[in-house]
Amino acid sequence: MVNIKDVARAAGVSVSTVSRVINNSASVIPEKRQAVLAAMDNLKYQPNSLARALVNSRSDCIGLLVGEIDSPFFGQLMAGVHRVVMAAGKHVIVTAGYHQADQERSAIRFMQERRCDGLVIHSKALPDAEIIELIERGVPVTLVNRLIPGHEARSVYLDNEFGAYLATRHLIRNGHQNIAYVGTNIAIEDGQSRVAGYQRALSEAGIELDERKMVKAFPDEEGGNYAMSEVMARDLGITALFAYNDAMAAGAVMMLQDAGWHVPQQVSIVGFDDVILARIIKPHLTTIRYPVNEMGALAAQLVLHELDPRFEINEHPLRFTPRLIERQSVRNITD
Amino acid sequence: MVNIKDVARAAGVSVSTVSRVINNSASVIPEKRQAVLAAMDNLKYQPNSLARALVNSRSDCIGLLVGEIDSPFFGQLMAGVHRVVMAAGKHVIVTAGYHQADQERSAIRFMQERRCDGLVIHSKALPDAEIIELIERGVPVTLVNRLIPGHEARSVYLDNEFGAYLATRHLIRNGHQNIAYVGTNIAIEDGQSRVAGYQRALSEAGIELDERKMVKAFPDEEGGNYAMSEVMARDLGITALFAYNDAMAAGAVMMLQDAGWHVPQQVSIVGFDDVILARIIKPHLTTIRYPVNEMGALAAQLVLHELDPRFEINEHPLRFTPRLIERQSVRNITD
DNA sequence: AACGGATTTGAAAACGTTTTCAAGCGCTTG
DNA sequence: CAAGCGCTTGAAAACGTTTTCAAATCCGTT
Repeated sequence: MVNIKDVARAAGVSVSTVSRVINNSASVIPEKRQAVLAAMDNLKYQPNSLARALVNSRSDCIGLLVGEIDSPFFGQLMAGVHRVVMAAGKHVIVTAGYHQADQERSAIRFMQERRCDGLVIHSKALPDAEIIELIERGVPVTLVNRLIPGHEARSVYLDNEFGAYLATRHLIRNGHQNIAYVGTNIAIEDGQSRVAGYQRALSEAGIELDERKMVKAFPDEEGGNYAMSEVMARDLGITALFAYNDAMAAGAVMMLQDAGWHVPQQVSIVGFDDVILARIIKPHLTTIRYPVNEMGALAAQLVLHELDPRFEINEHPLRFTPRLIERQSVRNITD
Repeated sequence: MVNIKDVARAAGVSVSTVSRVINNSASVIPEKRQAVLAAMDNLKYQPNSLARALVNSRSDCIGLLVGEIDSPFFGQLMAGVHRVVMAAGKHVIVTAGYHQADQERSAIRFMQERRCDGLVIHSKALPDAEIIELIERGVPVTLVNRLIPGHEARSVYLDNEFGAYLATRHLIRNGHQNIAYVGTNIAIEDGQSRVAGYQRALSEAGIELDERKMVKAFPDEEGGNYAMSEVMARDLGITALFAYNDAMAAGAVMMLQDAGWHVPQQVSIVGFDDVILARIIKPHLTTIRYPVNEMGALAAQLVLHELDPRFEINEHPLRFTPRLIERQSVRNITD
């Protein structure tokens, strides 16, 4: 590939001069500037950003770790981060951890070896200790959706407990007493928080908990389908369901409809996340809005700001509050 | 950050020796090797891959350009590429062009400046000439879903015309004569090919074309919704619809249902792509399967193979043939 | 005409690696 | 015991940039 020396030679100047016109870091007389510009154009010169990063010790890249690269949820997260990082004139390098500690670890290592200037991390599998070590090593990092004791200022997260509480309370207010929960079988804190919110709403309404009404499965459509069939097979007379996420809710809806049940006439359902799916499935899902795109954007702003305080941060609390989105999947049974 | 010199000093050896144990490129006596390993561990040394790439002139990165970073379609493409590149021990750098020439151009420039070893490109906005220039400059590149005259061996693509033909023929075989088409308003060849397939099936059946039955809009749910309402407003008595993609089909279904029509009892619909949505919407969409994950994987294999012939390529033609997936959105009206 | 300051320039060092080259060492072999 | 070989090692060059530093040039003043 053509390099800065080739350009210098072609333009009849020194490499320093070429560098100066590229970065316009110092004045160069118009005549030579033109010559350099022309040479760059002719030779189709493309600066080697690796070499540049090496000497500047700044790569202008932000690393992003997500769960999967193909999922509507992480799609939104990536889009949010991407948007603000690009606007700052920097670039994003995306990696995926697939919810496994070793893959998350190697993704983080990759981003560090690649000398990303900062990191936005969505990790559920890595132990706190490893993340703390990263922070203490001085790496500018923001966590999405994970609170690390002592490093709260680095976390952008959703109040999952409250979201689950909202969802369950909504069902209760619509007259439901017999409410199942289909949850994730991945051991992550969201899962626990959502169970907690579900239970708090029930307790508050004086409804006793019943372990048999809680089933866990992999958090996708298939898991929702399976978990729902499991719940229905137990024949507990449930009239409503709160699902860990929209995908599971969709699976549950499909299972019920295929078995001849009517949603929401016979079973009401509330999901979580408000991904595109919730607006497409019939009935449209009542769900909890998870503003993950905005959260990604804020996380990116935090990292950029740490890198250079001139990058501004939106005025917003680090803890996002979920909202209930009412659509068609809940019926008021007191009518 | 700690560098190779720090490690060398700590281990009491030269940098060359450290480099040798890192890459085990030459034998080092066990005693020193241990010392080096220990030093790397203590200091938490992370090799600077920028420096490494600079001297090796090989970054072990494959650049990927997609349309959007958050869409089920490109999600699958990314996943396919990611899978094979990771398996080859290399990494993917994802960029998005958002269907605009300038953004695609700057994404490609970014990947080149970052010295990606090879590129997988899904570009619709860039003119042929620019892509040809890239190829002729010797950049190992594979195109997804785009055929460039003279460089057919670099393209992994779907036979769009045939897919549209299949979809339309399926409707015709189910007794439909009055078939609308809602297409994309983005000027890309898929759009044209799918129109062509639609028209070929109609001609073959002796059905005359009617421009009024073809409406274009942005290729998402909203566009589908709008285009469908446009078609229905024209009151042409259509009994079936072929949509450019599943998202538009879903929008059309929603519009129809909201207006009190029944799908497929009154209007049959065929989509394109077979994204997750098609299995979720009610009725489940009859659609054309677009094996984009596999296509991404093959494209990645092609690039890797060009880089190093030891990476093998799956036995598969570069042209993928779409398949009809029958679900619930088409009714046979001859019954 | 000489001086001084500002502007423009190029040489060279630095960034953190890998790799080439030659040298040092300990053996074996004749 | 000298020669030669193989193994292990470190010094130094190279990769393509940016930046520091000092030199050169130019202009306006006195």
